[in-house]
Amino acid sequence: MSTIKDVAELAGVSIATVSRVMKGAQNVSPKTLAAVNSAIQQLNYHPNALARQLKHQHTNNIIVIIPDISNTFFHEILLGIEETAEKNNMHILIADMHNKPSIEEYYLKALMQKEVDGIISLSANVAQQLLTQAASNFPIVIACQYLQNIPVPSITIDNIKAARDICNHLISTGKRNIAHLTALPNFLLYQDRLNGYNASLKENGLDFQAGLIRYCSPSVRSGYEQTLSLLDSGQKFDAVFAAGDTMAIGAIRALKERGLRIPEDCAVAGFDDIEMSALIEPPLTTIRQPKYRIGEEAMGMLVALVKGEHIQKQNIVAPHQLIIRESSEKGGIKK
Amino acid sequence: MSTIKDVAELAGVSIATVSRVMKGAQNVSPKTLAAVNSAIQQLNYHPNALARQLKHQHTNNIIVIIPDISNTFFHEILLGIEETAEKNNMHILIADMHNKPSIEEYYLKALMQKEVDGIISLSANVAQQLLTQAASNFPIVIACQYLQNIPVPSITIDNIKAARDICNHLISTGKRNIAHLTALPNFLLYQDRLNGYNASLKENGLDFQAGLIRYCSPSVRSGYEQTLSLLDSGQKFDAVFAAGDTMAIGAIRALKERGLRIPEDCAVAGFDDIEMSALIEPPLTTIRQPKYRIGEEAMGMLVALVKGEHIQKQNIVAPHQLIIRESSEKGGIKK
DNA sequence: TTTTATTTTGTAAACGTTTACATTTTTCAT
DNA sequence: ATGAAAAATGTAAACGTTTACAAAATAAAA
Repeated sequence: MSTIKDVAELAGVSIATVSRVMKGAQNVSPKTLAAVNSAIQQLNYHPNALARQLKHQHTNNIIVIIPDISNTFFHEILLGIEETAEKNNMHILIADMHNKPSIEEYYLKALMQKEVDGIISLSANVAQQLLTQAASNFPIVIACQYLQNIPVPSITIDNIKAARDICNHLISTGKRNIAHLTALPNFLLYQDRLNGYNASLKENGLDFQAGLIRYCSPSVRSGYEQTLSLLDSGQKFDAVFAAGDTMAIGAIRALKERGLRIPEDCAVAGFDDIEMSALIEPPLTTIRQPKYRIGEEAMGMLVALVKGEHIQKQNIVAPHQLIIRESSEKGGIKK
Repeated sequence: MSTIKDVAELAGVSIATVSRVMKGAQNVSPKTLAAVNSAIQQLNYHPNALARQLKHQHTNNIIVIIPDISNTFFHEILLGIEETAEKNNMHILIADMHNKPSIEEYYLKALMQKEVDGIISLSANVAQQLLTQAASNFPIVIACQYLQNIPVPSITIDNIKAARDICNHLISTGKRNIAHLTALPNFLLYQDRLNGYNASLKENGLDFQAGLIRYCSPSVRSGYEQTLSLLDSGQKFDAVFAAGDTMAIGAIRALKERGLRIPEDCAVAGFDDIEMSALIEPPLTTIRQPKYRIGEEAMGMLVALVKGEHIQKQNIVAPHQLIIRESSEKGGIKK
């Protein structure tokens, strides 16, 4: 590997001059410029980014931590993040944590060690203390998730309201016994959705039935398995509200396999509006989150943080939308 | 931000001593150790990774470039890569190129600037010259893709053979007019699959019909649109072989929408065996690539390269498997 | 107690850049 | 030609670590 020193030597100039031509050369005479450029060519010189970053004290890289890369819900958020990053001359790197908290910790540490300029976490599953500490000194923003009583900038939808909306819809179609597939109880977001579900039941004078709540990991497979187990349990239910589209897709599969008609025998509703939800049979009723915009705003906040600006709204809540499709209502609005 | 100097000062020792305790302290007396640790605590000190990496001349980070994060095909490969990386104490960061070559170039440059120790590219769509140059000096391995006549270590399946296998299967079920959905002709991989398709036709005495070839972008939507357009073109076909499962899923959707029975009226076959392929209706006949293993081996080669070892097999070809499901054969083996 | 071996600590150079400042060279008005 | 102003170049410190080597402190042996 050749360094700036080698180039300087070969070109017969000082390293300062080489550095100048590397950065875009304002005050360098044509002939030295030529000499330096030729040396760069000959030596196939590439400046060492680490040294440069060490000097500059920033990297222009940010990390986005996603809980699980195979959940397509995150892809469109990522898009919003990336395009905003690009506009601000930052580059994003994705860290897939496979739902393992230790990985999030690792990257949080990377941030504190200045390996990157900032982090957007789509997860926030990590030890609260570490996160709080990190966030008080370094640029971090959380999207989709949020943390109670912890001053970390975030953007989410109103999960309670959204869950209430979708349950109210199910009930409005005549359903009375709504099963609920939820996930990881340590995530506030799933708790909120459960709370919204409860609120809706109460609002409509229906009883909460503990036997209708099932805990899944947020995947098609797990939704499938839990629905089957629900079916086998003998519990009566005429609708399934899954706290994520992947689980809902699993539920649909299980119900169809058992010969139930959707939505007549059992309606299904999901949450997130992932791409596949409009494509499966029947198309899935769900809550659409403004994914792109969430990404945009999250990155917007992060950029401000990185620049050291003070950010105004600490916790943004973005609007959601109820998308009614045929899994809950024949002839539902297809969108 | 406190530095090692601050810690040394507060603890009343030299920076060398602090450095020693940071790295795991063999020869440091109990009382200085305590003093240093206390100073670290008080100052909330985190060593600067950039400085450390600059000194060590490596980062332990590697980048995996994926063409498109929303293609689930890559997720399992990633898993193989990650677990192998972890075993070797390396960390992977994912760069999603959204099929934009400029992004790949950016990260290639990052490698050449020593920002990371190596790159695994699942794409290789970049200017060949840049890649060749980079690969001759830096650790790079390509997976799933490969480049003609260019000495970059790679691992792929035999795409020609696999495409031939699947077409032969389609023909063996009695199909005679097989449409082919392919993608991005500048990718050798799609060319190979097309070649395999051709080989199979020839082998079976069938004529090549240019009108049955459609170029898509590798997505559900595009597969759907091109199949519709094929249907509208009036061309006769009784099977669709898509060069990727996402496109095949789009094809299934289009065919069903038009009321065609699968596989009786038109069989469908894909390529890759993504998770969704077993779950859709009807389940999709496809080629299974040993995804996890591809990831493992790719990372294995990269580790060797990073360590400066010489690697033996430059271009590995991994075995594939024909998975027959109901989209091509009623009662097809479900796997 | 002295000498020697061992353990702990410190000094300073190095990693590869950038940049303020000083110096030299060039340009141009006089 | 001379001097001043402008432009080009060089010197050296800094960014925050690690580590070979030297020095000092401690422990062990005589």
